[in-house]
This record gives sequence, C-alpha cells and structure tokens, in this order.
Amino acid sequence: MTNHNCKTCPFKSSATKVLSDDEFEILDKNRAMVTFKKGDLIFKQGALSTNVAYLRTGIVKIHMQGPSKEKILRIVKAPSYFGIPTTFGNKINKYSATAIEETTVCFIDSNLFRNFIFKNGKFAYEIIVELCENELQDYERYANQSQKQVPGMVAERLICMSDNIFNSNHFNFPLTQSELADLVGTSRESVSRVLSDFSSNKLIEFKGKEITILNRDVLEQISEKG
DNA sequence: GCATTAACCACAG
DNA sequence: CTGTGGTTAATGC
Repeated sequence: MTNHNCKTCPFKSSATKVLSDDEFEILDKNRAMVTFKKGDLIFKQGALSTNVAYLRTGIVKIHMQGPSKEKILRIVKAPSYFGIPTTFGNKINKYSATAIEETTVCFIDSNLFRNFIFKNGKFAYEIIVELCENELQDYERYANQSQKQVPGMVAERLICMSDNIFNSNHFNFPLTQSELADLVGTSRESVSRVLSDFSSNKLIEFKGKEITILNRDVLEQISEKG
C-alpha cells in the first residue's frame, strides 16, 4: 500500500487507462490511498470537498439526509468514481459516502483532476461516459420508485444486487433491512414483511444476512409488474 | 361500503 | 436489528 503505483494498479478506471506516462507520474504524486472499514464514513454531507474519490476496492453507499429521513441514493461497487458530482457540482458535499464493507479509496486532488480533463480529451470523454451511465440509471430508478409498489422495488433491488454487485444468486446482504428501506424509499417494517413474504413463497431464502435467490423468474415478474 | 396497500406505533425477541 | 400485530389513511373497485 505504501509504494503503490497508479500505472500498474489493477483497479484503474477506464479514464485513467488513457493517461500518458507523464500524467501517471503526476497522478502518483497527488493521490492518497486510504483504507476504510465497514461502517466508516468516507466523506460527509455538508463538509468541504477538495478531492475526487475513487473506489478502488470494496462497496460503498451514497446517502443523503433528507427533510425527515436518510435516503440511500446508490450502492457503488469498485472500481468506480463516486464523488465527482459532489466535488465539481458544489464546493460543499451534497451527500455522504460510507463504506459498506472493507474498502480502499483513492483521493485525487480536484485541481489535478480538472487539469486532466482540460488536457486529455480521451480522459474527459471516459469520465463523461461514466457520469452519463450513472445519470441514466438514476432516471430509471426515479421512474420505478414512483410507480412500483414495495414488493416490486424490493424484488428489483435484490435482482440488481445479485446481478451487478455479487454476480451470484447467493450473497451476504450488505445492508440492514432499515437501510434497504432507505434505499427503496419505504419503511423498515414493509421491507421486513416483503422479505418474509418472499421467503414463505420460496422466492428467496434468508438466514441472517445470507440471501439466496430461489425463484428468479417470479422475482423478476414481481419486479416488472411493480 | 369493502378490500388493498403501506405507513406509523409499540413491544418483544 | 428484526418480526409482528394493531391502527389509520388513501385509493380503487
């Protein structure tokens, strides 16, 4: 971890892959890699933002304090940037990031990052692509969330986690039920009921945090029907 | 009216 | 942190 090298880092972003050797050298001097444990706050809503955060390994949740409750905006899996909007969109962080499991994060000075965008068009393009993909995903979630019922949204999240984060039908669920509720925008009780319901209908099985998807087809139907 | 859905509250493991 | 029951409000036949 001490003498790490960006050029040979196996967790480079697709944007970073197009940097020149000179740029890599500059990057190496202007970034800091930090390890976070499960539950650690990585950056905080309301605090000043001076670095771009890049998730090198691990999983984090992006969350925001709403008028009355906490809202989980997204779950981000490495490798991915996760603090670009909050660094360039506003001086003050508009949301917080918390590690959901052991995580390594690279902080890159935002002035340096801005320079790369100015000087290296390919780099800038890759960043735009990533931001656009995120935005599209968010739009989809807004539409779903306002029109689906609770079982539909929970089913959607389970499938999404299984497909995009764990690539398996069996995984250790990284959130509490209360957090899952904050993610899909309902109450903790509703999540609990839906989960027991799915379980008694043999769509999933869960003991503790271990979740297994037993009947993916029906779960997808529920997700689509809402 | 009656059923469904889901939030809020409360209390118990 | 989770599971459940009671209550209540909104919405849709």
